[in-house]
Amino acid sequence: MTDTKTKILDLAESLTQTKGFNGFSYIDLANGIGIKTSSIHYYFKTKDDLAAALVERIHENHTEGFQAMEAGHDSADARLKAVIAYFQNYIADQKFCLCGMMAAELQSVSPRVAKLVQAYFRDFQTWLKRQFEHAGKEDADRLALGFLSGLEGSLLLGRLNGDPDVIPHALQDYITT
Amino acid sequence: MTDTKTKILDLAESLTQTKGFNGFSYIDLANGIGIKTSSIHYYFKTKDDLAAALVERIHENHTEGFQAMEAGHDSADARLKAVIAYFQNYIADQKFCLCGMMAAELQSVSPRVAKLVQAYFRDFQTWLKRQFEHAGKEDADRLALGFLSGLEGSLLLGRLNGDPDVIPHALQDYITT
DNA sequence: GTCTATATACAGATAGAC
DNA sequence: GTCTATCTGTATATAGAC
Repeated sequence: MTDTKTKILDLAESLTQTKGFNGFSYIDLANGIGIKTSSIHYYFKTKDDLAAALVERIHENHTEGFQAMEAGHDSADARLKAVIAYFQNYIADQKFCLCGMMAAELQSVSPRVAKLVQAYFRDFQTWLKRQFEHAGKEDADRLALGFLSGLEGSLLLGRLNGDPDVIPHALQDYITT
Repeated sequence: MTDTKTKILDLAESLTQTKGFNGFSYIDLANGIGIKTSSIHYYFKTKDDLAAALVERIHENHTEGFQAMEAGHDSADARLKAVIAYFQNYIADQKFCLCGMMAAELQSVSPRVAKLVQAYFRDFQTWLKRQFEHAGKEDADRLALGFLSGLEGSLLLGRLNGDPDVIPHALQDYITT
């Protein structure tokens, strides 16, 4: 049994990833869950509060996920491939990256949310850098940026064309084949 | 003297690139130009018509721009650098790629507009492929995808952090330094 | 914690005068 | 081609009952 707050976050996350944060309303959330909009305001006073909660939650979830990937895979190569596989699932669900979406709609989110999005990508890039360092690469920082950029862009293009293989294809130079 | 239709498209393009296509309304356009919303409906009966016109116009403009780059630069390397310089200007204006934005908000645009966005990226990638072929690369198709993905992703991240140099940094492997 | 009811504002869109 | 006026629906948000 999932509590209401989690149901709201789950649906809001999905809608943000598919239609954008400005592409849905509290009515969509309420109807989708089977509650009233006023109940959503009980948990998230404003839509900006909801945006902040979404970014913070996925930041935490991915931080845990990255730790699990480090525990589950010995090589940096295997970890990067696990990251790719994870985002390939987004394409099956026709979703874009939550923070990528917020970054795209940047001028329509509050400065507070913009900072949270920056923090998400900063930590993501730092984790990637550590993997490239672990693999003995000299230019780990640049490789991390190249991988992250290529991941976001190929996720955007792969989803547009309904093809999950676009991601590993675009990132081929960063992994062993 | 710019005509009204062009003014509408210019402002709508700018707003789409900064706030997303769902991040502005006909009122924003009307107030920004100094006309009434009903005048906008005269040129674009529905907002979806406006979306389609925006994608078609930038597709045409970029097609011309790519032709001009081929005429103005002999080497593929110089042309790719010109593309990078062009999108670096977006970051100065705090803008994302128009079609990248529509691709992000994919599930909130009509199938018609989605097809136009696909066509834009198809032609962009084809042009890039031709440059890599011109440079004698064997895997031109994959390089084109990698470049395009890295461009979209680094534009997203560079704008988020207000740093235009993120683009050439992320795409370093595709150009001579 | 969830509801009803409501406030206020705005959305996209249209009819018809000028 | 641009306007006034208006329609209908929706947006975010709040007050207060249960």
